[in-house]
Amino acid sequence: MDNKKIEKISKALSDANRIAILQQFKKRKDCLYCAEVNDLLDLTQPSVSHHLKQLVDADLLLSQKEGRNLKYVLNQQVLNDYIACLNELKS
Amino acid sequence: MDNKKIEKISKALSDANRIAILQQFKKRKDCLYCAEVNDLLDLTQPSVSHHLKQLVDADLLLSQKEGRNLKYVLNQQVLNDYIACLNELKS
DNA sequence: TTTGAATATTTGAATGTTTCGATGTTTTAT
DNA sequence: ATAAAACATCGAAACATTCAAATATTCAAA
Repeated sequence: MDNKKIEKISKALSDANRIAILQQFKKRKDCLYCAEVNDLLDLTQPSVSHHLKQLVDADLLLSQKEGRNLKYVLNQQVLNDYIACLNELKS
Repeated sequence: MDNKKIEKISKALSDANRIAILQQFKKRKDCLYCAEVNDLLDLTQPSVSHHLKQLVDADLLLSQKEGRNLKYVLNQQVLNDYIACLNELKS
């Protein structure tokens, strides 16, 4: 994982709303529907859509269409890689 | 570690220059002098100072005066706590 | 105690991010 | 077909970040 990627993931993580989104995955068997995220945050639908996009663009979330719904899944692999890079910083 | 803190640390990490700074600590026995960082990055001195401040404000770096020099030390504890929070996201 | 080296702060311009309202697209149900 | 639901995109306002130039501070040495 190169520094550009680390920067991108860090940027995706640098917002309290997006952290809150990620934390929900633990509570909901690793998958979340877009509508659930809308209920979760006190933001308009376009704003939530924007935050989800940031997380998807950083590959922290994977999205999957299910009819007219959108299902998000946490990308554990990318999270693991990111954590590994941070661990590398330690001597 | 609360979400505001995670946000702040993530923000500190969301810049390629700052990631490059942190990576240098591994190569230089965990401490870096301000002047070394200036040599390292292709930025003016005030910009480097600004980036270092972001890292210190996020508690990722600890600073210590040594005469008129400033020594920065990686704060392993905060890095560990941050990594622990990220690990918590995984189910 | 003045000088100079090392670092910090301020300022302002350019750029990026967050948010919302309005509108568009896709899909399901009637 | 039409309407409604779910989500995305656009446009603009508000706010934050980045960077460099200028200036200030702090400290050691002369």
